[in-house]
Amino acid sequence: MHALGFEHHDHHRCKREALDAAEAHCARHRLNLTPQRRRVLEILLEGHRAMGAYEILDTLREEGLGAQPPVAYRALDFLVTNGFAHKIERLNAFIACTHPDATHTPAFLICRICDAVAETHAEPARGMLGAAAEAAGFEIEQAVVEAVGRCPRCRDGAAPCR
Amino acid sequence: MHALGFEHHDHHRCKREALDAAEAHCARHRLNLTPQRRRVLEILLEGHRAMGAYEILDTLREEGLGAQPPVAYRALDFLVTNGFAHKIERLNAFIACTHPDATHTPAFLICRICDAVAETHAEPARGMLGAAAEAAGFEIEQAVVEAVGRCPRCRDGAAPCR
DNA sequence: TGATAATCGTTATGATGTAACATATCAAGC
DNA sequence: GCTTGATATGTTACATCATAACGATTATCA
Repeated sequence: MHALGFEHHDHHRCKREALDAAEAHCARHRLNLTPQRRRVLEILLEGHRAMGAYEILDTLREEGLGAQPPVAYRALDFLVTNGFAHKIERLNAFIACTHPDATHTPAFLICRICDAVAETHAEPARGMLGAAAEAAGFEIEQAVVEAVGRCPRCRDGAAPCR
Repeated sequence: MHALGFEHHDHHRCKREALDAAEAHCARHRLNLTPQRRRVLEILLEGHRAMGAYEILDTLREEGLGAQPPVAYRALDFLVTNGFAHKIERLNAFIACTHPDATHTPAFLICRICDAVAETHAEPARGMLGAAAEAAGFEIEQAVVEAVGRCPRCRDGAAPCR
């Protein structure tokens, strides 16, 4: 598991790879990656951080791709449903998936100071939570795991990343 | 770890115990459990489920204890800060803590059908998430763990609990 | 070509949450 | 007592997040 996300890296390349992966996945699964949906994914990849739906909508509006909230929410719903993006519940915001290939239970590290978000991987359904769920007769279908704390930059006392 | 929360039990008793625990904790720590704050905790305990801030506010309003949103949000903030209640991010709702004694990282099992919520315990900071955070240089201060799925009743095909 | 489903455009509204400021309460020290 | 500072409350107004509903358009395919 790499792709932890706080370190600097080649944004252009990771955007390109994620888009390619999304296109391939959609082609394989007969999903319709419309210009609108594709553009929202690009916006998320370019932002490379958690973005609110209205922030995304602002960009769409500037580009004439839609002006009303449902436009953004529909595209985001498509992306989230198909694993190209995730919703960060804690921030009411969305972020592009950094490893859309794998079927995965994403987990997020959220900096409370600069709101930077890194995606990683967890298996909460194993371990204590899985045991507790089983004991309770609860069937886990999906899990939200979001850790809040301080990212490396903010721990160093450096100015927040953004 | 008991208190899984889907099974039926004596609401009156668990409400009483939680209130006693909250009062004792406040006395020990010089915290001011005002009538408003106490009443909001009671409402959560009586509801025994995740409740929205505005739903709680409705009750406060009926009782003449406050009519504006900040009244509910302030009381909830006090309860959450001091561990007497938790926010369920996934539902934008609040629930009374079922074991306020321990310093704990709560985890929740949320039924997607009937919205019943059970609180349990997890240590996500250990295991994969902790390892990933350490590798990234991220300091976890707090974690949100919310599993979505089907509770025992809804799995059985019974009518949803509520 | 016509039926059907998927997508998009738009209006309107609902749901959740907070900034800001005035007022009230209370305990500690003079 | 009185002042002072911290805490708590009351209220207005607004900010932010999200979706229902409905009509128009486009794609698919029998």
